[in-house]
Amino acid sequence: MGKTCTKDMILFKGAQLIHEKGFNNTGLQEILREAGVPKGSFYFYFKNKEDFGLQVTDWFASFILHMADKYLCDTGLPPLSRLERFFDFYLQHFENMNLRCGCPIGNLMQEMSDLSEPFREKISTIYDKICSLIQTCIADAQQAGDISPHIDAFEAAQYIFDSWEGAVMHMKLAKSTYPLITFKKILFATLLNHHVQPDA
Amino acid sequence: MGKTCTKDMILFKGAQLIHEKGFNNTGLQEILREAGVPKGSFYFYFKNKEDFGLQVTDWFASFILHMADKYLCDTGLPPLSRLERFFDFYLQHFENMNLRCGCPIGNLMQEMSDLSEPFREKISTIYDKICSLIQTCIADAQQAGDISPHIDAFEAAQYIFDSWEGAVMHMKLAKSTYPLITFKKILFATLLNHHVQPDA
DNA sequence: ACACCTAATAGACGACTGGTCTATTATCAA
DNA sequence: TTGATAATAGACCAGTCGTCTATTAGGTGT
Repeated sequence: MGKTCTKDMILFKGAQLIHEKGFNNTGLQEILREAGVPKGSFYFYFKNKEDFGLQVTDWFASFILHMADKYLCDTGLPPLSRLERFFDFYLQHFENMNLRCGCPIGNLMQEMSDLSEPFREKISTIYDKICSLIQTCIADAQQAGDISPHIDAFEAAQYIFDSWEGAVMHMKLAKSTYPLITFKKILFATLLNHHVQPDA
Repeated sequence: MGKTCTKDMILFKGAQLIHEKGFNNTGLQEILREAGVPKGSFYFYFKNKEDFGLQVTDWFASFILHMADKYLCDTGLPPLSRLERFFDFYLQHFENMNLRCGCPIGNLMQEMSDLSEPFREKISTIYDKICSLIQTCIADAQQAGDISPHIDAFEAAQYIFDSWEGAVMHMKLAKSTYPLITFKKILFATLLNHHVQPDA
């Protein structure tokens, strides 16, 4: 099958199942059965299940960071539009998945933060990278005079992404895009509204 | 040991372990060993593991709703102060737990929404109850003229609680109260600031 | 073409945990 | 003592991760 192909197949099917059922709730046996790869091969490519999970996490991160870069760094648009497009892309993405599964990074963060320090560190790094891209958007919007210069771009970015992840979680629960729509509506009417001057 | 006592012991230890490690990642064996109850007894008190999990969820809900009621419905304080005290109580509560585990309802919502419809429905009901208490606070604050009357109290309550849950999740990841502090700071400076007039 | 070495696969196996169920014992009231 | 039910004990098997040995495939050097 070829080295890269087999390993990628395990990672791909693993990512799919872990996204659907969670890391601890997904067995190696099931992943390998779905991937059509014998068990013996797994430990040729991965040290153990945690090592595998960390690589799946990287797999998720590369997708998300690719999309974040595509939308948030699209210099052809004004900064706040970039942010809106980013959220709209994920809104569409979640609808395509029938509002199931949610954000893989959010899921793993909730599940693994207290169970595995390597997981926590890796996810934390990914989280910071996304926040940092959002932060740049905020700062750019301030430069352009679209929003108040009194906002702390670093804090705002964290607040925005945390709130988004919370809304995504609620979306899974309510099986509705309503929480995402409401998030967007209120965020852009308050913190990201140029009339607002938050007193630090 | 007495019927109620044994059952409550299983629920108590089960809640503790599920809060720490998640529902699927916690075995009955471990719960029963910790509770000092033999394995055979479990199926006398519970139909199966899901039935047990749903009762543990009720156990969590009763705690949270009790606290929500205590703080959010404390008519001795102005509505926005009630909300702030509610968040401050949980901030302290999380610090007492060394920033581990987070919100049990948030955890279960993330883990179980797609895995079990009975779980999803129960958690959804609990979530709605909490939002409804927050909604009353918002409406009261509007009545008192503390915040803009243009805000939709129902939407705002969901936005606020979703964002809070997102911040709690980030707290677990970052092992810091920083996300909670930032959440409070920005929320009360924007949406819950009496100067703000969000355009619907 | 042949030997050789490593890359990769195959799958049995161990020790253990998972949830579930039936059979049995303890408890207590009539 | 009898009967009913509260409670326990432990068997059961499918599943868990991880290890290990045996085998095959692919490519290199001569």
